[in-house]
Amino acid sequence: MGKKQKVEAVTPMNEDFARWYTDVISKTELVDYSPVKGFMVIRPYGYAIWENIQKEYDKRFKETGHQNMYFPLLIPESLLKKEAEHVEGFAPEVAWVTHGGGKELAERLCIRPTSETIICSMYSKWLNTYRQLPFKYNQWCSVVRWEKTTRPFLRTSEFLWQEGHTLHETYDEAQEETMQMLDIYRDVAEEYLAIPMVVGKKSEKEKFAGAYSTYTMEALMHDGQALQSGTSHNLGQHFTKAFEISYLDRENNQANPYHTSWGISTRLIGAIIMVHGDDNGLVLPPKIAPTQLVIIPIAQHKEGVLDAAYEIKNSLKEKFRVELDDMDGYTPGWKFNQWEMKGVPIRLEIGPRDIEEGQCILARRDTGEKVQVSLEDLATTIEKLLDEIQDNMYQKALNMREQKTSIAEDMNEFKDNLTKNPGFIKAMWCGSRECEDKIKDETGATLRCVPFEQEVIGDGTCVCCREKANDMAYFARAY
RNA sequence: CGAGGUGUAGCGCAGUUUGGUAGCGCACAUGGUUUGGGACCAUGGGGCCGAAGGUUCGAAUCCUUUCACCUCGACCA
Repeated sequence: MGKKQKVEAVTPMNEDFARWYTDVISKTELVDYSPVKGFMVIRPYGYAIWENIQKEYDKRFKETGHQNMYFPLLIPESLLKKEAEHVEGFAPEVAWVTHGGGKELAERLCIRPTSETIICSMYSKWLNTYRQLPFKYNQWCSVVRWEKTTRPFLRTSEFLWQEGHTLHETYDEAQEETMQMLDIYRDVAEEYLAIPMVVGKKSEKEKFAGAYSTYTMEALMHDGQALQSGTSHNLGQHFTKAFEISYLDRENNQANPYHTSWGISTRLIGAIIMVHGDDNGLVLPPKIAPTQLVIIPIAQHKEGVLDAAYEIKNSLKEKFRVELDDMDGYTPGWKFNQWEMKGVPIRLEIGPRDIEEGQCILARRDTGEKVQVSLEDLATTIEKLLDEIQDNMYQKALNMREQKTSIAEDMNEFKDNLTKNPGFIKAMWCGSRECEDKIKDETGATLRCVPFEQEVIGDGTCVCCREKANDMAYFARAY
């Protein structure tokens, strides 16, 4: 018995993408707005998606030797200030606790915008010898960054995420860790979330405050805007020096370890919505959909229908995440729309006619296609179909991205592409901050990353200044 | 933080100009008829009109202050 729900149409994407997005997230009950601006309530359906994402990433972290920990929410101001670039980067968006127990505090405490500082201060206590290295820890928590413009999942003042923090003996080891984690991010995003990612390195301008270098995976949304979906930082020794993390190395000298951090957040849910969704609502990849299959009985008051539906549910529930919608007083059509909006990959219809024929109807959410299938070997059929849907969704998303990715050899072409076919623009870049800024000023597009997979566009000169360029970069307007 | 907009039932709105004690649609509850792509009939419950002050015999409506949310810009996972 589910509870009754609102039935309303979703604003078509082409009409108003922003409104489509808010319609979808509220009508499918993923989130609701809270009394405090920029803070959202993640409702059970949304949280279930997060749990499925979490589960897979957490598994991969553990497989690669990381352990989970938990560090405190509050960080003393003095700690936050220890790494200069870091404070500067985060200061504008930090929330402060100034009172406790009715009294003003001697030192104000910041609500973590990220935990490098508190973690490093603890690491400095714990690390003594190279024998203890590497440190490979992770925490699942929420962080607070006071944002001016907020949108559920995409930019909220508090968000759920995961932050890994590791220490290593050498730069190379830290670099290897940084790349390994980025690779895990990309792998799960592509295989589970069915979202193709562009991976590469951030520019100096866009990198994390206090990082030596930042790597990112970037996805492209339906409206042609890019979404930074996960970052992995090689922090070098910036923090370990500032926090005086040192140990006796193999030569019996005091040394500072090399440091990495990496994170993905509930923003990934925003990516799923905006990459796969359509005018009927959500389309969820089978591997992370809270419900993979919903059974809708037709004419459920008729004898035998509900029994048959329950029998099917029981036979499938071990293998799949199955729901049976046996709510009274709603027509099948209403339920079809409702579950489509929620993005459930497969709908199974079972009615009196099917029961007579020993069959049922399967309808897939990604294509809308309906097929009659025999009740025998139903589990096998469904398993195959779910795989097919997962693959098809990735392929569709990849096609969408490719269709929205163009190249530009000069600024006119750049601007033209951005207007006519908003999306990723691949262009040569000389590496200078001036050109990066100029491109942003003139077009609104930011440098998303310098991808690992390089190619030469046109004559190999910078799209902006026409000097010789060594790098090809992806540009886009971004969330 | 700049510019604009909106706050009246869970949601969407009317009522505000011209003050007279709150209404519509959907949703919700009950009963009945329905059920293969958003069914229908009947009955019913639900609102100190964002908040605080003021004007007035009387305020959703007029005045002042304040808070929140949305959209667009500048800044950001």
